[in-house]
Amino acid sequence: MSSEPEFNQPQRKRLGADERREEIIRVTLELADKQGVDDVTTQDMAEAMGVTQGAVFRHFASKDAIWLAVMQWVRDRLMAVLGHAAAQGRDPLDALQRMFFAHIEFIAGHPAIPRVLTSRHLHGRNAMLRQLVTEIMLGYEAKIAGLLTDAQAQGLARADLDTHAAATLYIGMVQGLVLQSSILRGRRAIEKEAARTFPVYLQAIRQQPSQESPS
Amino acid sequence: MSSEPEFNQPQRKRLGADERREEIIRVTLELADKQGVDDVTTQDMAEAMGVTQGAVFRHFASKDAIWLAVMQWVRDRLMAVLGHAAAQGRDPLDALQRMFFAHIEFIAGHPAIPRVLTSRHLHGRNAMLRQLVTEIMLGYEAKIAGLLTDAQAQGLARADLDTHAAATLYIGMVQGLVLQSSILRGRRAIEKEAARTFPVYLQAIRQQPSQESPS
DNA sequence: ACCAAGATAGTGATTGATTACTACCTTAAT
DNA sequence: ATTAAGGTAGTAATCAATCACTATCTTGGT
Repeated sequence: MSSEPEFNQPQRKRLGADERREEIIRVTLELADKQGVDDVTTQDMAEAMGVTQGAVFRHFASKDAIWLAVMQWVRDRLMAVLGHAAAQGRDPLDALQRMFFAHIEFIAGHPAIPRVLTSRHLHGRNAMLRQLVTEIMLGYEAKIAGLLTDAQAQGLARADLDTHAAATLYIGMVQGLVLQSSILRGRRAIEKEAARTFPVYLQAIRQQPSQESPS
Repeated sequence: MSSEPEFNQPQRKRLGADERREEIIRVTLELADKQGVDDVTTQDMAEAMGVTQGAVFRHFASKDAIWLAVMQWVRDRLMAVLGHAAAQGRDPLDALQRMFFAHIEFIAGHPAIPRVLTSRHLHGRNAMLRQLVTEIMLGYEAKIAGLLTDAQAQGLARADLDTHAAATLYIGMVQGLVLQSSILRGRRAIEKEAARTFPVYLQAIRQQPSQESPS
């Protein structure tokens, strides 16, 4: 998409502090996808924005502060996307499906996110980062398990389903798809793989149409 | 487990070249688990073995060569473990289950492996590393898909199962469990989570006992 | 059996490159 | 004119890699 640093706003420099902060977060995620989370230097960020490295530190006190801001941005955006998708569901399983594809689409647009969240280099050092990641993970799993429990109550999911384990499998499904698209770069389109994989997952969840067919 | 470098062989230094190479691979994986793949320095390796940093480069031409050796070690060991587990299976689904738990156990003993294989910092630069990882992934997926196809032929798995998608879900399941045990360090035992999650996966695979009961 | 000669493994110091971060100066926009 | 955003030019630390040298082991000729 771009071999040269940035030509989006050729002349325009001197952004407001808020806009510059947002752009730093944006290019950080972009670079993290291109070259790996731990190889993003403040110099890289500056070049990608067309400013000098020193300018970065006018807006963030430290590099860790940048990563913290990135994670907070991810948390806020992800939760908003998932919440919006789930709200449109007609029933718990429909909501689950919408969340899944919304999540895949979101990550397809920001492929570095899983790596940022799982980078030991980040949450291995800074306690605040670690807590933020844990919060996101547990919150997400609870949301899935909750939907599954609702589905059980409505007779849509197996009564004997281990909802916690099923939530683990759900998150693994997302993670596995991300992994594939990351390692087999471009060779497979994550959205198509996702569309094939979700029905398999549903088989594990859904109440089977048994002898008695209702309605 | 150890606050001081190493006391296994207190006086013994001067290992043979082969032994030293193996030890470098060993401590590299250990350190990658402790501090993250990209934060393992050659100095760290040397300290963990009780030698000086320069000694490391007598046995490997570069740091990339060390990671290549680590990945080859992982490939060889993993394939051996999986092959052995699968060979004991009485039928394809039994083999699948044995492979799953063997994989989980292997990774529980070497928690850094998934991170090594998925580190962009590694396979983003070196073409040989990237190819090795791709080879491992595709080979693994083909193995799973093959077992599932066999299971279909024997009437153990759904006839309409998308075996490729099911293999993706399988790998995701492993990945998700690793992710959880990595982020929620110690808070959950990966083996117990695995034992709960696999049955859910099986539900998606297994031929359902329909109206007609065979035998 | 001996031991000199070569081979091998490890040391310690250093290199150049890269890193996050800082102090001070300049300029554009209101 | 003020001031916030960006530029310039550093610093100290860390990194992989190199190199001259030393310690230890192995071996072949006598």
